Amino acid sequence: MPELPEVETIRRDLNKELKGRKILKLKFYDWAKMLKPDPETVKKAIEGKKIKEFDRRAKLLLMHLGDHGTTIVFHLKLTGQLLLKKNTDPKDRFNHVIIQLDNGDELHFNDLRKFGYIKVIKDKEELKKLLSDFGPEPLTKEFTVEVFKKILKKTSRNIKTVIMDQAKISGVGNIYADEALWRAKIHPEKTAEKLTEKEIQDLFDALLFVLKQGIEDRGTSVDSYLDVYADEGKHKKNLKVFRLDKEPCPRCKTIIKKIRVGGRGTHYCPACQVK
DNA sequence: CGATTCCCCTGATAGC
DNA sequence: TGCTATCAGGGGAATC
Repeated sequence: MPELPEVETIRRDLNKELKGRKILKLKFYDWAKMLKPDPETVKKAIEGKKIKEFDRRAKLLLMHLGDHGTTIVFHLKLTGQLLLKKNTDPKDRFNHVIIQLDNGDELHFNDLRKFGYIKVIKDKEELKKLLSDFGPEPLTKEFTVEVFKKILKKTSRNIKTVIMDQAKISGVGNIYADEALWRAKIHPEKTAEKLTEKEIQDLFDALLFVLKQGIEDRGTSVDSYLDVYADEGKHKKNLKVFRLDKEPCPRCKTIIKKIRVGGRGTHYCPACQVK
């Protein structure tokens, strides 16, 4: 499932590959619902336009167009893929949208479960409003341990739900939340406001560590994540608990447990991670 | 405000 | 073999 490190990997590669290219045509096949507000608006907004730059906010990939203000937002949700292809390549089984570029390259949006979407943001004002709903970006200087502490101190929700709440912190999903909590030795159901000073600092450090390592590894390929070259990310080998229930904890050898927290499958070590 | 549930989807897996 | 039930999950909406 594409989270901050996966979307960031895609953003960097697309900037390298497609910046400055002109979009010729958008083709869609079997799933008009993924084009918002509707397919005609998306076609009209992007056909004939130049790609200015790819940006990222939380798990959103933003494609700024060179026409003073239009931005196309991509959300990959659970199983979305953005793949770079040639116009001679066949489309994949779960392909729904193809964006054709002026050099024969194509950007294919595939999505097995059809939760992902492509959305037109018509101007800077609308973009600003959309982005204002998100909490701080964890890998920027605005995200300090003091900022993190303030977020945690005013909620009685469990810590895992809080760090996955996009309105509180941007970009952390199920994989990196479980991994950061394991690294910081904090139980996922611990009440956020009850974290000690040390736990706050440890979790802050752990979040930055796992997100940075995730980017260095070009993402985690569980489920169907692939980068734009259709290659798997290498972070799976660095996972300590995620989807490793019934395996021994890499730190203490206790068997990893799986529970549900906030409706999400949650993996943790019952010995290392205490409430 | 928070907690819970439903919904959107479909491949994989388990049980019969 | 093939059917059916269950599960996975980001995030938005509805309800209490």
